Amino acid sequence: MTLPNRQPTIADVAQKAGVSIATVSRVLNRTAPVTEETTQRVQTAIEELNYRPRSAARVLASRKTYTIGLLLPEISGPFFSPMMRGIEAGAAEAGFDLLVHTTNVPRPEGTPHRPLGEHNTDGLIVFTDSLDTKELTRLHRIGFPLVLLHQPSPESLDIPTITVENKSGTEKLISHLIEVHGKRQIAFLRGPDTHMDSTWRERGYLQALKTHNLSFDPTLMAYGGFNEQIAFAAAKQLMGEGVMFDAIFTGDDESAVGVLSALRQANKRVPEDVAVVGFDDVPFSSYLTPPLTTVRVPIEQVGSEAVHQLICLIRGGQVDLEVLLPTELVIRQSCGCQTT
Amino acid sequence: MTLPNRQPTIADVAQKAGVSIATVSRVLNRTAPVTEETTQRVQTAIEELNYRPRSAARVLASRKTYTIGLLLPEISGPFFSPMMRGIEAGAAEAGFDLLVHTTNVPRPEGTPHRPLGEHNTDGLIVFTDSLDTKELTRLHRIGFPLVLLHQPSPESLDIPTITVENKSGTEKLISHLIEVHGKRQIAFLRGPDTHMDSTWRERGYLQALKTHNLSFDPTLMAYGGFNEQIAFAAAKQLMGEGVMFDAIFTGDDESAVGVLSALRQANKRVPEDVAVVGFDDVPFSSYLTPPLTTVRVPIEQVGSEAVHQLICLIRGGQVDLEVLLPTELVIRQSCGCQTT
DNA sequence: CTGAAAGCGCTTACAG
DNA sequence: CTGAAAGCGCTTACAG
Repeated sequence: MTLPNRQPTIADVAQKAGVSIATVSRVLNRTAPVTEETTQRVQTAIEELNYRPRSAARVLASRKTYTIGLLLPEISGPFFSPMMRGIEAGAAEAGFDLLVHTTNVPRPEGTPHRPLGEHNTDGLIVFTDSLDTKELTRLHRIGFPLVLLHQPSPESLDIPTITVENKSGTEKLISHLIEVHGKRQIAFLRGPDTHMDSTWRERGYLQALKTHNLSFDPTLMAYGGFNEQIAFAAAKQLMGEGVMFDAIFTGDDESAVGVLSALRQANKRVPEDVAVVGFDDVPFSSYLTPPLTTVRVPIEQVGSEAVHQLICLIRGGQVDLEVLLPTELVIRQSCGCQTT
Repeated sequence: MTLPNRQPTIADVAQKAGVSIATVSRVLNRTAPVTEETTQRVQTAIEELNYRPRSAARVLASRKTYTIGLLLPEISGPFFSPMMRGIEAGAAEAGFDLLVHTTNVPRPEGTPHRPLGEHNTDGLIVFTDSLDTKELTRLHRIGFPLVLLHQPSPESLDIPTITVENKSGTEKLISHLIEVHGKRQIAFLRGPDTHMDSTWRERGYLQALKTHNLSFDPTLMAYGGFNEQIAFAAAKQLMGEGVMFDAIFTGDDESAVGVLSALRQANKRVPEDVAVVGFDDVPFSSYLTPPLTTVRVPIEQVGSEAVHQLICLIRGGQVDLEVLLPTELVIRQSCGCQTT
């Protein structure tokens, strides 16, 4: 940016205060003791000149960016806001800036774009499917701080991961259907195969059946893709094929919306004919008709936990390789319970 | 970050390729013609060394950050994701990084935190209430590119603003209630006074009444705060006071959720007894019972438009001082229409 | 088309 | 407690 009147630099401040630039730097960063009086003079000069240290110069000289990067496949879904809030708050609290980058967006050729990495951040939070194994490996090799979200670490890399208790959460959910509502034919809509949340929910589903001595019926399982439209189609197809089910676990809350529509179109009553349960407890779940019974995922906490771990890593500390945040059964009415 | 083996610099690349660092810089930035053969050698060296230019050095030398900043009061609400998506996409497309900063978050004293500004970005997108007039004025004075979102420019500063057609959108909405459904007593829940969206919606409401020769009844207007809880309480109070209304414009969609609950508790049928309409068309609006008639705000487009304007400003161009994005009436069932 | 060199604005040993 | 000076890793006139 070319400004009419050049912005003040540390030299301007030093001159005005009658000290060396080293001293100005010291009062700026509290990095060495400085006389009360000198400090005063410097601070006055800073205010009068409206001086702000250039980040770039600081970063170049100190070799620390005080910036953490967030890499996502895309910004969407009800998950995004709370996760981002947790991350932003955690970063700010520790005095770090936050650089956000979406990977599934087309970049024009030739734009001087440098994705997030060791050249502009001190560490990275990487969401599922937003960075390939090769780059992940390279960064990890050079000792660059990395935290994964809802994604297992690639083989033998030992990158810390934050996830939630998908399996036990699902077990509680399915058990509730079986024990409280006497359901026996519980359909399940899987999510994407690459998605570890989906894998663990499937295991929880199978485990719950087993615990209650119910045999697993493969025809009750279909692909819902954690997606409203796909889940809608899956539910229709299940019914079209004459598969009988008295309950359905839709995989996540977004899919529940699609399933609810499909059921309504087929004139099935929820929960009388079919109980419907989801996972995540996103904001709109309590507004659905009927309000959705689901499992609450502490999304915001996943974000703040990721930041804490990352900053710990940046400061040279050790962290747990896997953090599992607790989930909680949220009973509303779509399972058949009478709550108000 | 202290790395075991130092990261390669431009000098390493130059040496390996047998050229000067100036030449490496040129092939990196396509800033001057370089022989095909030399380019090849340099690129090979870059790949072999896995070289990435340090942003800080680049920024310091070029005096451009290629980063835009987004300043928000807080990350929340159904508005956030789409707006952010628009901004991220727009920034990425133009080769800019995005630095996000939330202002309503407590920062510990003494943390070396430097909010977004001329020292670390090329320009700023400022959302309502996230930067005080003093700083806004200072930045504008030094010629720093700024774009405001849903917020009017402070007196005599002429900072460009992006908003949506709140007034005409509201007029269409209220007119629909009057003309199609014969409503005559239309209550209105105002939003926060500082919020320009609220002000314009109020004007639209008044205008629509006037156009249809309906006199304005002040008892039909209350404060809903663009907030579910407040709107819930406001609707209850209106009914408690015996105010009669056959329709209610809740100010925004979040408030509609609260109003719908209040109406349900009072055993009023929607839309038979009271028609309910909102504004924004956030994702959950179509899932409400009944599905909400509202006005669609192109939230993502607001974000991308803001980026376009800002980048135009950064490049030294001129932009419109006020951009009004079009809104669109979305008819569902809460107004009394029969749609499926 | 290419190179030598100054300069961007800070931090940080090193002295004192 | 304070200063002089080197250095961080690039870009960009200026020459040729």
